[in-house]
Amino acid sequence: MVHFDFQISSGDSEDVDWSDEDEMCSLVSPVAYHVPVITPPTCELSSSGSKISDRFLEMGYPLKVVFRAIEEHGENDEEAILNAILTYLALETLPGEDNHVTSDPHLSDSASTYIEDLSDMNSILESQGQNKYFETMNLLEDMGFSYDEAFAAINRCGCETPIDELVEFIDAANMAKADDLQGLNDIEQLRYGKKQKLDRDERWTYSVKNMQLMIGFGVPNSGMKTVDREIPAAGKGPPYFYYENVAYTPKGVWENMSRFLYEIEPEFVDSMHFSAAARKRGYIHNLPIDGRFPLLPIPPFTIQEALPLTNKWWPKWDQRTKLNCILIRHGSAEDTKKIKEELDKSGPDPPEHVRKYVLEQCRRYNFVWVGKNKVAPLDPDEIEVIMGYSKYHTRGGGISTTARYQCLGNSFQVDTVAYHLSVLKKLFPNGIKVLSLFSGIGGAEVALHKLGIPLKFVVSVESSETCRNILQSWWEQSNQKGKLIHIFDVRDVTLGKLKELMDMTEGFDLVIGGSPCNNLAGRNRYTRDGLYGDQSSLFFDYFRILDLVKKITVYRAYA
DNA sequence: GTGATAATGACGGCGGGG
DNA sequence: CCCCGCCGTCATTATCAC
Repeated sequence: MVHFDFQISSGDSEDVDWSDEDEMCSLVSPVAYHVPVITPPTCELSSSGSKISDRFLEMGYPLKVVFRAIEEHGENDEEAILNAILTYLALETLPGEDNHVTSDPHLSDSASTYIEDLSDMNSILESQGQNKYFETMNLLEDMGFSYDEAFAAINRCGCETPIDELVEFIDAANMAKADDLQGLNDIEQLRYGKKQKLDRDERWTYSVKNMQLMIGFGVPNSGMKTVDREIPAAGKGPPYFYYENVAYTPKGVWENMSRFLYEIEPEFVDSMHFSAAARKRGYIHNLPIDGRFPLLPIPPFTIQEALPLTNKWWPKWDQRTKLNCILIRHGSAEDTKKIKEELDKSGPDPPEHVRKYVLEQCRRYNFVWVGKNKVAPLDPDEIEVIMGYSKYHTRGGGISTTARYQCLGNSFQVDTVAYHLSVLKKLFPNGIKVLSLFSGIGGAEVALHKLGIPLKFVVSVESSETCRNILQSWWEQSNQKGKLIHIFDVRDVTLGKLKELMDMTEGFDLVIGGSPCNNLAGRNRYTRDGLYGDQSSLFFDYFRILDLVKKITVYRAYA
């Protein structure tokens, strides 16, 4: 979204000289218009705007192979990149994984669909003669202004406004912004103020600290002064977006995701600050952070408060007050049996080695005490409440117990997400239109609903029938006034489909979702392949769809 | 009895933090 | 250095639907 790259698409445009970007950028002509690109957005901090990925994508190479090759070899050595791509394709694998790339129709389709989408966008813009807006955008960007500065100026003043006046407007806005930044302390300057002057490592210094504390840009009662941050221009809404995934990934994954999601700094938050269970997650979003408030009532913060019946049987030497992360599987009956046998054998005061064994098992499987020397895994009902859903949210309607554990373990902690989304309440008092990707059991929807934000429109993309049924029945039971639309597959969410949907909804206010963590999660012993793994590479569909929504939003504003 | 689905047992390693 | 914790996957067995 950062760059609307300049490209002439009339008949004789095939021989455009791509090697000289600066020359190209100056070639603003009345017939020119811009083509959106899929490259990771580059902001002021990046050394160069990468368009090389587009070239390889246009040649038809699969999306994840292209990105992987560029990641391995940098953006400058074109020959090395091409060799790498050809090598990966010949081997049919990427380094560090053994899945077949060329036999994976999804990503290939995704890339080619995207390219088709771009051509489609070209013809839309061309046929409807919306060139004036892009001309002006071009001109302002060529003058060195960011996309967002140009967007704001044109939005406010209109695209027929003389350039001089637009420039004046931008300068005035920037002066006001600079004034606002006075008086911040060092850490806040690092986070919000002078960020754009710092290099990448320095920028991520705060995230490292963020990762350690796991309180993100603040949690309730943390005593942190909340000041609104400065989001890189390309990342700003509309629409707002909110992306989630596991905090602890193989190295470099969050940096990579942040690079795609407009260089926005992730916030890492442990849901232990919102509930009785730990849940370390990272969130990349462009929401304001000033004025957040928690859902009420505040849920129980300890195991003992959340599950009071366990108190009677809880031994003093088990000092846990917080549960570990809720996972998709529960501990086995066999393990709880062994624990009981060991404790029965050792009497009322078990020796150190027995305590250690029992505690280790309890921590590993999140067991709680339900009788004399008896531990048990959490029930699905209990998990529902701890995760912030109402009891029985996932129960019944043909859903097996195993499936309940599975989809609950994959879901948002509602109180945590609601805290981040709470700033939307005053922005959308009359309701919100949501594109919900990888919706699962509807954590985002439940959070917004609990915040009292009316759901005017929800387009939910979710591949699991079980999860779609759960969301649908919640929708029907929770007195919704709006409309819920289900889509099964992110691959079906093309430019054409999005245009159709956004004509119906008159745009989306929020694009929200967490893409699959299978290949990132620490629990995975077999296929922790990273962001390019079979499931986790669906991240690129999140980015693709978000980026298309941003482009269509701009287009609609000037259509 | 048979195929489908559900439940269960067995299975290391990486990265962060002290 | 050691410690802890992690939105999991695969193979097998048990149970279910017919």
